Amino acid sequence: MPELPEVESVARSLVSGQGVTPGIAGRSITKAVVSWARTIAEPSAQIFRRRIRGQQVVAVGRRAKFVRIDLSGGTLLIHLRMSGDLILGFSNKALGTHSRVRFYFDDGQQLSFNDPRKFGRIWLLADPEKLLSKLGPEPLDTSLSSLHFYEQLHPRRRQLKALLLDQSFIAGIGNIYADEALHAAKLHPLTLASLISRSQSNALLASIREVLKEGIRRNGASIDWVYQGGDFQNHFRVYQRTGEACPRCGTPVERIVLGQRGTHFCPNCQPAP
DNA sequence: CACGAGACCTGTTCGC
DNA sequence: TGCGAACAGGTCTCGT
Repeated sequence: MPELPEVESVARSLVSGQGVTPGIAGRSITKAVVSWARTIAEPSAQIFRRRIRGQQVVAVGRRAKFVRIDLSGGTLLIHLRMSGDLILGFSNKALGTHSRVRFYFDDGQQLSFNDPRKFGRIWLLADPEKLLSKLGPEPLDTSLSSLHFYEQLHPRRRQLKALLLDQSFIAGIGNIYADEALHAAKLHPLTLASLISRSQSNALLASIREVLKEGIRRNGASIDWVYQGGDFQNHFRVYQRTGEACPRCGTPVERIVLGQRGTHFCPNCQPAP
Protein backbone atom coordinates (compact mmCIF):
# COMPACT_ATOMS: atom_id res chain seq x y z
CA MET A 1 0.00 0.00 0.00
CA PRO A 2 2.81 2.40 0.31
CA GLU A 3 3.46 5.63 -1.48
CA LEU A 4 3.88 9.01 0.15
CA PRO A 5 0.19 9.59 1.07
CA GLU A 6 -0.23 6.08 2.48
CA VAL A 7 2.99 6.29 4.49
CA GLU A 8 2.00 9.74 5.74
CA SER A 9 -1.37 8.36 6.86
CA VAL A 10 0.29 5.46 8.66
CA ALA A 11 2.81 7.74 10.38
CA ARG A 12 0.04 10.05 11.58
CA SER A 13 -1.96 7.11 12.91
CA LEU A 14 1.00 6.07 15.07
CA VAL A 15 0.72 9.42 16.85
CA SER A 16 -3.08 9.75 16.95
CA GLY A 17 -3.71 6.04 17.61
CA GLN A 18 -5.83 3.50 15.72
CA GLY A 19 -9.32 2.86 17.08
CA VAL A 20 -8.98 2.35 20.82
CA THR A 21 -5.19 2.72 20.89
CA PRO A 22 -3.74 6.05 22.04
CA GLY A 23 -0.61 6.09 19.86
CA ILE A 24 3.04 5.59 20.70
CA ALA A 25 4.31 9.15 21.27
CA GLY A 26 6.33 9.24 24.47
CA ARG A 27 5.96 5.51 25.11
CA SER A 28 8.87 3.18 25.85
CA ILE A 29 9.54 -0.11 24.08
CA THR A 30 9.69 -3.06 26.45
CA LYS A 31 10.38 -5.78 23.89
CA ALA A 32 10.62 -6.55 20.16
CA VAL A 33 9.74 -9.91 18.61
CA VAL A 34 11.20 -10.70 15.18
CA SER A 35 9.48 -13.53 13.33
CA TRP A 36 11.08 -12.94 9.89
CA ALA A 37 14.72 -12.02 10.45
CA ARG A 38 15.33 -10.56 6.98
CA THR A 39 12.86 -7.78 7.74
CA ILE A 40 15.56 -6.28 9.97
CA ALA A 41 17.97 -4.72 7.49
CA GLU A 42 20.39 -3.31 10.04
CA PRO A 43 21.79 -4.23 12.53
CA SER A 44 21.39 -8.02 12.87
CA ALA A 45 18.04 -9.15 14.27
CA GLN A 46 19.76 -10.23 17.47
CA ILE A 47 21.48 -6.92 18.10
CA PHE A 48 18.32 -5.09 17.03
CA ARG A 49 16.28 -6.83 19.72
CA ARG A 50 18.85 -6.03 22.37
CA ARG A 51 19.29 -2.36 21.41
CA ILE A 52 15.60 -1.53 21.00
CA ARG A 53 14.72 -2.52 24.56
CA GLY A 54 13.94 0.38 26.88
CA GLN A 55 14.07 3.06 24.20
CA GLN A 56 11.52 5.86 24.32
CA VAL A 57 9.67 7.30 21.31
CA VAL A 58 10.73 10.91 20.93
CA ALA A 59 9.13 11.75 17.56
CA VAL A 60 7.24 10.07 14.70
CA GLY A 61 7.26 11.30 11.12
CA ARG A 62 7.82 10.48 7.48
CA ARG A 63 10.59 11.06 4.96
CA ALA A 64 9.93 9.88 1.40
CA LYS A 65 8.33 6.43 1.81
CA PHE A 66 10.01 5.80 5.17
CA VAL A 67 8.20 5.96 8.49
CA ARG A 68 10.71 7.60 10.80
CA ILE A 69 10.55 6.95 14.54
CA ASP A 70 13.13 8.87 16.56
CA LEU A 71 14.03 7.06 19.75
CA SER A 72 15.97 8.13 22.80
CA GLY A 73 19.01 6.23 21.49
CA GLY A 74 18.73 6.01 17.71
CA THR A 75 16.28 6.21 14.82
CA LEU A 76 13.98 3.54 13.43
CA LEU A 77 13.38 3.73 9.68
CA ILE A 78 10.59 1.52 8.38
CA HIS A 79 9.98 0.95 4.67
CA LEU A 80 6.71 -0.80 3.80
CA ARG A 81 7.74 -1.63 0.21
CA MET A 82 4.87 -3.41 -1.62
CA SER A 83 2.68 -4.88 1.09
CA GLY A 84 3.78 -3.63 4.51
CA ASP A 85 1.51 -2.08 7.10
CA LEU A 86 1.83 -0.93 10.71
CA ILE A 87 -0.94 -1.99 13.07
CA LEU A 88 -1.53 -0.86 16.65
CA GLY A 89 -3.48 -2.88 19.18
CA PHE A 90 -3.55 -4.21 22.73
CA SER A 91 -3.15 -7.94 22.05
CA ASN A 92 -0.38 -10.07 23.54
CA LYS A 93 -0.44 -12.21 20.41
CA ALA A 94 0.66 -11.08 16.96
CA LEU A 95 -1.83 -8.70 15.37
CA GLY A 96 -2.86 -10.10 11.99
CA THR A 97 -1.65 -13.15 10.12
CA HIS A 98 1.47 -11.67 8.52
CA SER A 99 3.25 -10.09 11.47
CA ARG A 100 7.01 -10.01 10.78
CA VAL A 101 8.20 -7.79 13.64
CA ARG A 102 6.29 -6.54 16.65
CA PHE A 103 7.07 -4.04 19.36
CA TYR A 104 5.52 -3.98 22.82
CA PHE A 105 5.20 -0.73 24.76
CA ASP A 106 5.07 0.12 28.44
CA ASP A 107 1.32 0.82 28.32
CA GLY A 108 0.50 -2.57 26.80
CA GLN A 109 0.20 -1.43 23.18
CA GLN A 110 1.63 -3.57 20.42
CA LEU A 111 2.91 -2.15 17.15
CA SER A 112 3.03 -4.88 14.52
CA PHE A 113 4.80 -4.64 11.17
CA ASN A 114 2.64 -6.81 8.94
CA ASP A 115 3.96 -7.69 5.51
CA PRO A 116 2.64 -10.62 3.44
CA ARG A 117 5.28 -10.34 0.72
CA LYS A 118 8.22 -9.82 3.08
CA PHE A 119 9.76 -7.04 0.99
CA GLY A 120 9.56 -4.45 3.77
CA ARG A 121 12.64 -3.51 5.79
CA ILE A 122 13.43 -1.92 9.16
CA TRP A 123 16.67 -0.15 10.11
CA LEU A 124 17.79 0.96 13.55
CA LEU A 125 20.48 3.56 12.93
CA ALA A 126 22.53 5.95 15.01
CA ASP A 127 22.51 8.32 12.03
CA PRO A 128 19.45 8.04 9.73
CA GLU A 129 21.10 10.36 7.22
CA LYS A 130 23.09 7.35 6.14
CA LEU A 131 19.95 6.33 4.22
CA LEU A 132 17.98 9.55 3.93
CA SER A 133 20.71 11.68 2.40
CA LYS A 134 20.45 9.72 -0.86
CA LEU A 135 16.87 10.83 -1.38
CA GLY A 136 15.61 13.62 -3.59
CA PRO A 137 13.48 16.50 -2.31
CA GLU A 138 10.08 16.12 -0.70
CA PRO A 139 7.52 17.13 -3.37
CA LEU A 140 5.31 18.93 -0.83
CA ASP A 141 8.18 20.90 0.66
CA THR A 142 7.48 24.53 -0.29
CA SER A 143 11.19 25.22 -0.50
CA LEU A 144 11.20 23.12 -3.69
CA SER A 145 10.60 25.85 -6.26
CA SER A 146 9.24 25.32 -9.74
CA LEU A 147 12.44 26.79 -11.14
CA HIS A 148 14.62 24.37 -9.20
CA PHE A 149 12.40 21.48 -10.32
CA TYR A 150 12.77 22.53 -13.95
CA GLU A 151 16.52 22.91 -13.62
CA GLN A 152 16.78 19.37 -12.24
CA LEU A 153 14.40 17.97 -14.85
CA HIS A 154 15.70 19.62 -17.96
CA PRO A 155 19.17 18.07 -18.26
CA ARG A 156 17.84 14.53 -17.77
CA ARG A 157 17.39 12.32 -20.78
CA ARG A 158 14.93 9.92 -19.22
CA GLN A 159 11.27 9.23 -19.68
CA LEU A 160 9.12 11.25 -17.30
CA LYS A 161 7.56 8.29 -15.57
CA ALA A 162 10.91 6.66 -14.85
CA LEU A 163 12.18 9.93 -13.38
CA LEU A 164 9.16 10.36 -11.13
CA LEU A 165 9.72 6.87 -9.75
CA ASP A 166 13.41 7.58 -9.11
CA GLN A 167 13.60 8.32 -5.37
CA SER A 168 16.90 10.15 -5.74
CA PHE A 169 15.26 12.56 -8.19
CA ILE A 170 12.11 13.26 -6.18
CA ALA A 171 11.04 11.32 -3.10
CA GLY A 172 7.80 9.55 -2.26
CA ILE A 173 6.10 9.09 -5.63
CA GLY A 174 5.17 5.55 -6.67
CA ASN A 175 3.29 3.89 -9.49
CA ILE A 176 -0.18 5.19 -8.65
CA TYR A 177 0.68 8.83 -8.08
CA ALA A 178 3.11 8.94 -11.03
CA ASP A 179 0.34 7.89 -13.42
CA GLU A 180 -2.18 10.21 -11.80
CA ALA A 181 0.18 13.20 -11.80
CA LEU A 182 1.15 12.74 -15.47
CA HIS A 183 -2.51 12.54 -16.41
CA ALA A 184 -3.33 15.69 -14.44
CA ALA A 185 -0.44 17.48 -16.16
CA LYS A 186 -1.47 16.16 -19.61
CA LEU A 187 1.95 14.64 -20.18
CA HIS A 188 2.64 11.26 -21.78
CA PRO A 189 4.67 8.95 -19.51
CA LEU A 190 7.21 8.28 -22.27
CA THR A 191 8.01 11.97 -22.86
CA LEU A 192 11.70 12.71 -22.45
CA ALA A 193 12.34 15.06 -19.54
CA SER A 194 14.75 17.11 -21.64
CA LEU A 195 11.98 17.99 -24.10
CA ILE A 196 9.66 19.52 -21.49
CA SER A 197 8.97 23.25 -21.56
CA ARG A 198 9.17 25.42 -18.48
CA SER A 199 5.38 25.72 -18.30
CA GLN A 200 4.94 21.95 -18.72
CA SER A 201 7.44 21.45 -15.93
CA ASN A 202 5.49 23.87 -13.73
CA ALA A 203 2.28 22.00 -14.52
CA LEU A 204 3.92 18.68 -13.65
CA LEU A 205 5.10 19.86 -10.23
CA ALA A 206 1.70 21.40 -9.51
CA SER A 207 -0.02 18.16 -10.53
CA ILE A 208 2.30 16.05 -8.38
CA ARG A 209 1.40 18.21 -5.40
CA GLU A 210 -2.34 18.10 -6.19
CA VAL A 211 -2.58 14.33 -6.42
CA LEU A 212 -0.39 13.75 -3.36
CA LYS A 213 -2.46 16.19 -1.30
CA GLU A 214 -5.67 14.57 -2.47
CA GLY A 215 -4.21 11.18 -1.53
CA ILE A 216 -3.32 12.40 1.95
CA ARG A 217 -6.73 14.01 2.39
CA ARG A 218 -8.32 10.65 1.57
CA ASN A 219 -5.90 8.78 3.86
CA GLY A 220 -4.24 7.08 0.91
CA ALA A 221 -5.49 4.38 -1.43
CA SER A 222 -6.62 0.88 -0.43
CA ILE A 223 -6.26 -1.30 -3.48
CA ASP A 224 -6.28 -4.85 -2.29
CA TRP A 225 -6.53 -6.86 0.90
CA VAL A 226 -3.41 -5.29 2.44
CA TYR A 227 -4.31 -1.78 3.54
CA GLN A 228 -7.80 -0.69 4.44
CA GLY A 229 -7.29 2.85 5.64
CA GLY A 230 -8.01 5.17 2.73
CA ASP A 231 -10.43 5.73 -0.12
CA PHE A 232 -8.36 7.41 -2.83
CA GLN A 233 -8.80 4.22 -4.90
CA ASN A 234 -12.34 5.41 -5.62
CA HIS A 235 -10.98 8.55 -7.25
CA PHE A 236 -8.33 7.30 -9.66
CA ARG A 237 -8.50 9.02 -13.06
CA VAL A 238 -6.32 6.52 -14.95
CA TYR A 239 -4.54 4.12 -12.58
CA GLN A 240 -5.96 0.59 -13.02
CA ARG A 241 -8.74 1.98 -15.19
CA THR A 242 -7.63 0.39 -18.47
CA GLY A 243 -10.42 0.59 -21.05
CA GLU A 244 -12.57 2.88 -18.93
CA ALA A 245 -13.39 6.43 -19.98
CA CYS A 246 -10.93 9.21 -19.22
CA PRO A 247 -12.85 11.49 -16.81
CA ARG A 248 -11.67 14.54 -18.76
CA CYS A 249 -12.41 13.57 -22.37
CA GLY A 250 -14.07 10.14 -22.39
CA THR A 251 -11.34 8.39 -24.40
CA PRO A 252 -10.62 4.83 -23.15
CA VAL A 253 -7.60 4.70 -20.83
CA GLU A 254 -4.66 2.71 -22.20
CA ARG A 255 -2.15 0.53 -20.39
CA ILE A 256 1.45 -0.07 -21.38
CA VAL A 257 4.34 -1.67 -19.53
CA LEU A 258 7.24 0.62 -18.70
CA GLY A 259 10.15 -0.58 -16.63
CA GLN A 260 8.10 -3.65 -15.72
CA ARG A 261 5.41 -1.43 -14.19
CA GLY A 262 1.86 -1.13 -15.46
CA THR A 263 1.43 2.41 -16.80
CA HIS A 264 -1.95 4.01 -17.43
CA PHE A 265 -2.70 7.11 -19.47
CA CYS A 266 -5.25 8.78 -21.71
CA PRO A 267 -4.02 8.69 -25.34
CA ASN A 268 -6.03 11.82 -26.11
CA CYS A 269 -5.21 14.05 -23.13
CA GLN A 270 -1.61 12.79 -22.99
CA PRO A 271 -0.48 12.68 -26.63
CA ALA A 272 2.50 10.50 -27.50
CA PRO A 273 5.78 12.43 -27.64
C1' DC B 1 24.09 7.84 -17.71
C1' DA B 2 20.05 5.06 -19.10
C1' DC B 3 17.59 0.81 -19.79
C1' DG B 4 15.89 -3.88 -19.25
C1' DA B 5 15.67 -8.10 -16.80
C1' DG B 6 15.95 -10.80 -12.73
C1' DA B 7 15.55 -11.23 -7.68
C1' DC B 8 13.16 -10.85 -3.53
C1' DC B 9 7.99 -12.91 -1.79
C1' DT B 10 2.90 -14.12 -1.15
C1' DG B 11 -1.80 -13.73 -2.33
C1' DT B 12 -5.61 -12.74 -5.46
C1' DT B 13 -7.78 -12.75 -9.77
C1' DC B 14 -8.38 -14.09 -14.52
C1' DG B 15 -8.66 -17.18 -18.51
C1' DC B 16 -9.30 -21.74 -20.15
C1' DT C 1 -13.93 -26.99 -9.85
C1' DG C 2 -9.02 -26.89 -10.94
C1' DC C 3 -4.80 -24.99 -12.45
C1' DG C 4 -1.40 -22.14 -14.33
C1' DA C 5 -0.48 -17.46 -15.66
C1' DA C 6 -0.64 -12.71 -14.83
C1' DC C 7 -0.61 -9.21 -11.75
C1' DA C 8 0.14 -6.27 -7.41
C1' DG C 9 1.56 0.08 -3.94
C1' DG C 10 9.09 -1.06 -4.29
C1' DT C 11 13.87 -1.23 -4.75
C1' DC C 12 18.37 -3.46 -5.49
C1' DT C 13 21.82 -5.52 -8.56
C1' DC C 14 23.78 -6.89 -12.80
C1' DG C 15 24.61 -6.83 -17.75
C1' DT C 16 24.45 -4.10 -21.99
